[in-house]
Amino acid sequence: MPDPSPSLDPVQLGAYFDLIEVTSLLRHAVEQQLREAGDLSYVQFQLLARLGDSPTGSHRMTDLADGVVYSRSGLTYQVGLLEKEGLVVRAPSLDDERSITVTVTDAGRELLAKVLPGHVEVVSGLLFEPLSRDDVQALAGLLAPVRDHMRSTPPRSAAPRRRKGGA
Amino acid sequence: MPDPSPSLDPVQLGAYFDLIEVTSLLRHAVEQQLREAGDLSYVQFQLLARLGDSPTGSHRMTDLADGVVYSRSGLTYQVGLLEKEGLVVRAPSLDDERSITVTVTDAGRELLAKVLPGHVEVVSGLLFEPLSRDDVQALAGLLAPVRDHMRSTPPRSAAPRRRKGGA
DNA sequence: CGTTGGTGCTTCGAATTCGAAGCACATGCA
DNA sequence: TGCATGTGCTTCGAATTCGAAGCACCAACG
Repeated sequence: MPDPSPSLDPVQLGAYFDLIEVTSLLRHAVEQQLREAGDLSYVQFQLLARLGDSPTGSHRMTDLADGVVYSRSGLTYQVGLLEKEGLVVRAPSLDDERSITVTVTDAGRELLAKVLPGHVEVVSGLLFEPLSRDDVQALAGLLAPVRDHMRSTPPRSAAPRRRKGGA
Repeated sequence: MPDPSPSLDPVQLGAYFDLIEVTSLLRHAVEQQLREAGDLSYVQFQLLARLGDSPTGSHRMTDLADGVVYSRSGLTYQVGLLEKEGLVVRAPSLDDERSITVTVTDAGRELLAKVLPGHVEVVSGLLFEPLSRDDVQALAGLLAPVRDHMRSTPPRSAAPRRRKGGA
């Protein structure tokens, strides 16, 4: 325990609060746009976007859940909705009989294409409006390492397998 | 329509995605810590923190909802829970008979003090670990204008009062 | 003063969310 | 091969969330 830091700098605090506030506001705005434009929730949009981005147009359930930081059961529910709308298809994976492969349909791609322009417009207008090109570059440069760090850091209770004297 | 921007730069896209991803992961981790440390949800923690920060220890319901970007009805529910736990108190406002003033109790402050160290630790370890002092400064400098811009921008459907020839 | 429109909060119903438990398949080892 | 453990997904119940509708109070105007 090298760093007992009892509190955060005012600067750190500000950055942290602004981070939370900015994403909350952005998410709220985007959510509204997506609802109006294509009757999609933000999660659903993220799922379609990820699938659309994939070379094969598909992903495993678990990878999707991990990717969008969502619970497994929640993902089952959301994919169920998307499938009912004909936007994705579920099929058992070839190599692993347990896992399910989700794939975007043409309808899914169409809807994605339909809502994307508005989505981009909202993000541009809210997030990028007050930032110069260099600012955006700097922001990206700051966030990427943080993202990598978070992804590589185990969730604090990684292996509490409750051995007798377990840490 | 000065800017038909059909898409976002790769750099913009990266910044946007990382922003969403980073806050999702951070929120998730923090939520878990708060649940363990004091059986609080993130919203509840935010509410207590805001009240604790206020010189008077109180805020109006509407201001709280606005502050944490939450629905009014959701706030009613959450404040109800907090009140049931004795962490806050509700009282009618003096000047405006309609509005309710929410105030932290001593128990609320205690609980806040109890969970804060762990909270700070999680945020430090996940968000600030890979950032230098200058990085944090830069991040804060980038996010503050964005926050101000978002707060000052009307929600896209500000006054669609549906006049005859409305926009 | 009475009426009209606006603001602040709560109640209500419907949709979403999560974790725990359950089931099916996969993998490692005797 | 046969068993123990782990992984992937779904079902289930409980808690949370939101928007619409409702109620009470305030402010502006005749």
